[in-house]
Amino acid sequence: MRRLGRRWFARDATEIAPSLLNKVLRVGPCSGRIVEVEAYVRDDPASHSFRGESARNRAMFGPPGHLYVYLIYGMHHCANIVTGAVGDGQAVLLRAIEPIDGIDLMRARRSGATKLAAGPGTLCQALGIDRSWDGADLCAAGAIGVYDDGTTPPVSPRVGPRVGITKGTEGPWRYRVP
DNA sequence: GGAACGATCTGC
DNA sequence: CAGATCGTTCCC
Repeated sequence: MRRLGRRWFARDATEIAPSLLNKVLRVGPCSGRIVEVEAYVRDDPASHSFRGESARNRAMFGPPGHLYVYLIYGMHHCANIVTGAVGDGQAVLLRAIEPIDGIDLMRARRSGATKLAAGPGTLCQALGIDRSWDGADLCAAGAIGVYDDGTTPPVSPRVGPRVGITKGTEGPWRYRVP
């Protein structure tokens, strides 16, 4: 399996998002196929990068191929992959994966829930991702990375509006495997 | 210094 | 459908 390199992520989030579908996300012993993502672009009122760089979102403005992890609603973490160029503030939110490896560990982390990684918060819980993973490099040799196992992205992904936000819901931002 | 709210999930 | 729960942001 080929690990996706820095250059692969150095494109606009709108282009990266559908291409990420069916790729394999690996975090330590756990892995899963990416089945739902959401793009956050430049000058995007719904994006954390919209009001400029801050201590929290610094990773978003760094080089592509790194993680941006934040805490939401005081209890859930969400993981994004930074895309584009340094300073863009673009990212793709990882919304759901289909577990492949480390399923027992994921189930334990999810306290026996049946849906292991069907939303952005549960995905992070299953994979053990929290703020300490913020800024992690997906392109360096290490525990975390995105791989191409030869499965192509769906020809006709389901495209939908964003959920959970009030601004910028219109547009082809959210993609998932049919 | 304080108030409001959020890229969510779960259980009732 | 409401509660959980806290970091970040913005406005005094």
